[in-house]
Amino acid sequence: MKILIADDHDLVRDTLAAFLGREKDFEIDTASDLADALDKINAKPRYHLVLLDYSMPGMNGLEGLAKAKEANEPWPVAIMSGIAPKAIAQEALDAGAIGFLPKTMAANSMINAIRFMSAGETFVPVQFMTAEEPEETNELAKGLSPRELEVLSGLCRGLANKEIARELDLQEVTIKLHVKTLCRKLDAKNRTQAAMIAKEAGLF
Amino acid sequence: MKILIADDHDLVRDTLAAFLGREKDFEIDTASDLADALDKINAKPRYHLVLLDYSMPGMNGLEGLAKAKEANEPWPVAIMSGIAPKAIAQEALDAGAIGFLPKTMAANSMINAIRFMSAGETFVPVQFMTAEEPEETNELAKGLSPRELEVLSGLCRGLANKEIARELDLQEVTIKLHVKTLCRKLDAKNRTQAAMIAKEAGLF
DNA sequence: ATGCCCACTATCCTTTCGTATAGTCGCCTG
DNA sequence: CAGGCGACTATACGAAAGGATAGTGGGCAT
Repeated sequence: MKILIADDHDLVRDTLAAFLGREKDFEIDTASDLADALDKINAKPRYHLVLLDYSMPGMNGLEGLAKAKEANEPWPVAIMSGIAPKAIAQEALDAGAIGFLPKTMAANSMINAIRFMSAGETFVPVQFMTAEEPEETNELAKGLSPRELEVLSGLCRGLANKEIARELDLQEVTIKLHVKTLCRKLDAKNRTQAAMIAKEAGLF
Repeated sequence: MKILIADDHDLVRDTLAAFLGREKDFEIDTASDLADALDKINAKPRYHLVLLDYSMPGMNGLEGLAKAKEANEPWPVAIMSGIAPKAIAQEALDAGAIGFLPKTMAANSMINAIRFMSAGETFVPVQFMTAEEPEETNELAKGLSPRELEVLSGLCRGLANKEIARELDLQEVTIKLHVKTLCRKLDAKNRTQAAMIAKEAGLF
């Protein structure tokens, strides 16, 4: 079974490759970034499974996943991550990943996970699916109406009131009002501060 | 030679242990957090080398290094890190680490590094010492003058031009000028977007 | 039905922002 | 020494932002 491991941490990649390489039927290739991975994938025989590190040069969030997935059709691509924010796991699956492997998982279960995934089964560690999301809405979002959140999103993109108004099909004055209440609720002095507070809280 | 590897990422720890274990004279123990590591160190025979992950439960920056160092006297302790900000390497050495291993280093050079360190030699990859400290100047900061950075800092705190002017003891018009050039250089449409771009880049 | 909150719209007015143009000073380099 | 460049100041003007006040209409609960 041909497997490609792409991770920019040489240490992790090499030792992981060495570890997996001890399985008789595993044939491991490695890449140090997305471009390298795509080159190897396109070099004719596709891999039965491609493992991509989430934070690796070229990945740019989950953009790289799409590219790798397309290149490796019809075989699957999975995402690995060391920092592993729970939300990313779901996003990765939504974006077409066959699985999500946190680096906190045991090395031996990784072998099983790889066999699962190369057989077309989706794999995500239970703790990533069960432990729900205590913070659906980022604390800050509590107390903000849906409209206000939409406006806040505009603020965070540096849009002018007029632009937000067009986007939401409202009058500019209405946006001003929402901006004002947002500043009050977020304890911000102006739109810029409101945007920074939202960003700080991880919103948007 | 007895070596302890402490890392909370099971996957990394196990594969690394397996990899190093292939060296005939290496005897590897592992721990999943600092408390676990200290327990193992205190279980009588000290290790010839202890490898601690920088971001691991209990470490709390470099505090954990001091504890492990004390426990493992007179043998050395080294720090590993995946995120590896350059400044940390120096700090780790200053705090008494025998070496600093970024996870981006090749697995084979790790073996040599371990032999070095267990022999009492300090080890840090050249790229971490050479490029001395041209700051962490965050890419983005390149091309920005010191003044512009000061103004950008004000923007990121949501200050008005007038407030920034007071803070820097300049005229408001001057701030406006800097804001304009900042917007040009950062490819932002306005102050809010400039602030968000700076924040996104991890500045401030 | 009466209030109340929310989302929205409307005017009016002041402050701040953003842009343009022009000029001074000091430093560095060809 | 001339020219370029970075940092700063000055004046002026239109475009946004921000604040105050007032009003409409839809849901929701006592």
